[in-house]
Amino acid sequence: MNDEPIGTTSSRPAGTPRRATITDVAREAGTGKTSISRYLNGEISVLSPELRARIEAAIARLDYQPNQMARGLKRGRNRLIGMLVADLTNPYSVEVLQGVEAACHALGLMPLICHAANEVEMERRFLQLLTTYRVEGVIVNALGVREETLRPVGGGGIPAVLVDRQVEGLVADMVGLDNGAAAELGTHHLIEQGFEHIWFVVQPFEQVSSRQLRVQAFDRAMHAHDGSGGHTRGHTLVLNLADAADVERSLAELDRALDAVSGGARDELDGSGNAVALGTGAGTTARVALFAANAPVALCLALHLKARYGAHWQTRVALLSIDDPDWAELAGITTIRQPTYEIGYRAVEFLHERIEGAKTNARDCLLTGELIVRASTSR
Amino acid sequence: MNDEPIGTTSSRPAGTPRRATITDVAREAGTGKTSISRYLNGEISVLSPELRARIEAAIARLDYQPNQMARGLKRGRNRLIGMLVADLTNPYSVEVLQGVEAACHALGLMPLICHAANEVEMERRFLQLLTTYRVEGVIVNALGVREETLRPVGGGGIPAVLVDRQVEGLVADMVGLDNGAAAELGTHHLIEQGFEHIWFVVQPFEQVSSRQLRVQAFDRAMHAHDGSGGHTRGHTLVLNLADAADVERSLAELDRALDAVSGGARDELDGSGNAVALGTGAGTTARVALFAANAPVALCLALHLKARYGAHWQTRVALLSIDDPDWAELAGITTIRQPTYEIGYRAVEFLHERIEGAKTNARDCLLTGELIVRASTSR
DNA sequence: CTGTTAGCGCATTCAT
DNA sequence: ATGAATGCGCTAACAG
Repeated sequence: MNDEPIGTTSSRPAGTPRRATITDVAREAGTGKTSISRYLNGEISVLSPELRARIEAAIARLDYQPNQMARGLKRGRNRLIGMLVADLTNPYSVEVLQGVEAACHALGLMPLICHAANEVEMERRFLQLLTTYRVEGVIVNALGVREETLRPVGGGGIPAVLVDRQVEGLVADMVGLDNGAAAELGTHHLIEQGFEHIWFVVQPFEQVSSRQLRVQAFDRAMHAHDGSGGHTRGHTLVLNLADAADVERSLAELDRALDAVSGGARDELDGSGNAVALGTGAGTTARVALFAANAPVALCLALHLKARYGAHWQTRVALLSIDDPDWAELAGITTIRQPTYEIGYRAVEFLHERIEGAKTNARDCLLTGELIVRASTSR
Repeated sequence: MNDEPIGTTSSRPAGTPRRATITDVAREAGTGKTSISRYLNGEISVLSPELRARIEAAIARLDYQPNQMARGLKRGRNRLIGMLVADLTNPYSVEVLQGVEAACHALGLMPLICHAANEVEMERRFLQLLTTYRVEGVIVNALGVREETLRPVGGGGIPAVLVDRQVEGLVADMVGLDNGAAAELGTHHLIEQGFEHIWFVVQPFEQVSSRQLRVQAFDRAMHAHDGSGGHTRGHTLVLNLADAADVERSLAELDRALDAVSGGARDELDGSGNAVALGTGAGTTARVALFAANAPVALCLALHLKARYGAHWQTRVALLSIDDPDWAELAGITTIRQPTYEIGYRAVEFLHERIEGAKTNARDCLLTGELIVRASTSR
């Protein structure tokens, strides 16, 4: 296996006109490097106004910018943290990122954003790389992998905080959605709306703790409902978005199931053109609902349903999704919005505490989602 | 103004168990640092198999990872490049990013991703920061600002390549969509489809070259059409997405205009439920089309139209957009897809050439968009 | 083949 | 109040 780190270099770049160094500034200002360093670090009260002026002038004249690499090397810390994102294509990630950036800005940290693009190998490389750049900590939205590849972080390694998912065998702070509550919230909503069948659709969840928790909560909620004599039936479908063939198979299975339980066609529309009318056929609630475990799944389902039932697919089946992507409002599907910004923000705060030496036990921060009811599931 | 760079640090982090250095490895292997360095840099053929084995053992035992900061400091280059993104919320950016990442991976570069979040001040800070980290080059998807804030890059500074937009007064390579051809392509499509009115809707374009080019091409195409006796009328609407009040005002204006030209209501639907039926009322083509200059505009328009006309808004007005976000297929709107991945990839290639010392004149790389016709604009 | 030496740019004792 | 010296971790001559 070629483990050559990404950052391996050779000689120096061509043509770039070397930047001014602290030595240049010292010479230009007719003083020693120490004073320049003091000035840079804000110890200005210790400098005579006269010297200070000369330094400022020299810096301006040379357009001097201190070299962070060198500073970091000397001080032993560089204020860099790694932000490892599993999939930037998922709006969830971008939203979390915004919280991360805001918090970093507030705390004087600089996040190195790494995008694993759903590739385990990439994840491994980036972790490696972040380590070699001596980041002070990492925020990891891990792929669903075993602790092994996370070896360098957490525990004995550099501080880490997990986002959205736990990693088996890795003790570290985690912040994410309260998945149990969220799945339950959605399930209850669908039950209350009188759906007769609910399909919980989720990507393979063996590896991903958040997905596991969502399925489990759904099952639990359905069982409780069963126990109390409810008449709504729950089902689970696994959709492996990474495998087109498998997706096709699963969707075909879903189609058959839908055909089996679906009463007559529901193509009639009221003429009002009103959005509220979308999820309903002539005033009656659609009888089957799909509960997508996250936005990518929801999109896949919506696209399939549209292809199968045409533009009016929403009259045949309702759709509810955890995550609230921007197209949800347009499509009129019900969602459970995650407090993404706060998730990112808190993650950085946790990490910062660890970096500063906090020795408390690993903490979990579970934030609650918000149900946003739209036409798809409401009468 | 507080110009304190983000990366300013103070003392060293707490509790972190210092990592092994090259010196440690040398001692552990009972040899000098040079041999370790040689080993790290792949000059293995020069080492006796015996020494080499000892080194490998020592490295493994200490879990040694070379410090990139130090390497960079010594060599004068660190293989870091900056990727400054104006708005990660825009799917376009994420897609370009994927091309950038792939190219970086292929060329042994490490992109530092910086997200300006549409804030000019952020852009300035990040540029500053990237400079202090001595990145070897930057790829800039600039906000629509004057060259001033880009001062440190391009020309005399570090190599830069622009993505999507040109920056006034800044000579640098650029790669992006062939905006003229794209806007023309869309316009001709709409004309051919027999729309009587076309509104080109765009964000404020004075500052952003790509938007400018799109409007101009639209105008040009409409004028040509006028000249040849066509009967389609073109209009332009500016939508300032950054200002909610202004958006509301502009949309109200659009509403009035639509009411004025729109014939009777078009709420009837054929019963087929087929997607193709969406953009058409009883076999006739809708008479007015909106041409969104990019995806954010398209989304804003779609949401507004849905709110105003209800779920069946597409029967009243057609929508075409430059950019092809994932919801476009679901909504059934026609789009012009940009070769985003390639844009990112080429940008890195250009930058790499510059870093390696290419002295050619600034180049423009214009890639062509692909029209994807969907129900919204087709009969 | 291998080790010694001298910095890269900067922050930090420690003198003055 | 200021400067000289030392070394962060590493690479690149330059000797052996």
